[in-house]
Amino acid sequence: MSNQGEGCCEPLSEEPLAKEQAAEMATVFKALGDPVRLRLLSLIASRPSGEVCVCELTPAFELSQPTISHHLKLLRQAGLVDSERRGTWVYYRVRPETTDRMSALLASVSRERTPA
Amino acid sequence: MSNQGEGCCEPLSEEPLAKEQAAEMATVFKALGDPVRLRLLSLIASRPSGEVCVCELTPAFELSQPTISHHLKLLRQAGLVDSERRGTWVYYRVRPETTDRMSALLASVSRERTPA
DNA sequence: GCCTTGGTTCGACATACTTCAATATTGACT
DNA sequence: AGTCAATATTGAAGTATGTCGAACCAAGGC
Repeated sequence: MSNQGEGCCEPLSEEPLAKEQAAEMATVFKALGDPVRLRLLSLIASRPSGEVCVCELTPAFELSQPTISHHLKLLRQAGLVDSERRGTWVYYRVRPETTDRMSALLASVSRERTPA
Repeated sequence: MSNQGEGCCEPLSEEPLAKEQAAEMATVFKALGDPVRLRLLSLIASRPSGEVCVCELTPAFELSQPTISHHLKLLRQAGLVDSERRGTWVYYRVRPETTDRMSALLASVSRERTPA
């Protein structure tokens, strides 16, 4: 288990995805695997400014503030978003590298089965 | 839960992803959010024939057969794979429509943040 | 009909996840 | 310093998830 990080161009289908890589990817997908977090990501991504204040995110759900904060933390730990504090407020933005990587992985699975 | 197949072109970023749609997508991502299932999907996708017998999948992991069966069931329920019995054996194959849809969703998130 | 082999389903248990109320932290403003 | 507003962290409760062994179906070969 040492040289599987190269797989940027043949991420999945070439060779069947090493154990380590799978674990790493699975963490990101797990972060996406919750309706609240998906909607949070969606809300953040849909802003033309590219960033959203937590104070706008929290009232968009019928959940407590700590719960939203927790979900944002998971999204951050998965590398899907980034946060920055400006004054009293904290702003979140999407990290396209990560969503891109996941998108490419899934695309490679599809491509393998849709050659025609 | 009847007409959600339309969202092929503005899946996420346009409007912030309705609650129902989010729940549905989250189910699929949740299925992808486990290392074993990701590797199973990868193994299935990587076969040139397009399908793999369970009897080949099971020994690829250090897990019991019921466990693999359970993971395959989740992948099936998420719409990521399909199964077919031929004689004694059961064969699994990828459903590219689903992986495509998920890939497009993530791509739309990236695109929104990588306009340049 | 009766085994044997390949897979799925069931029941149980340990771990992890979602959520909340309560508390802590951070920064701004007096 | 003292207070207030915005987030984050902690601790706890209920639920879901991953895993296994045992029991159960399906198809072939005797």
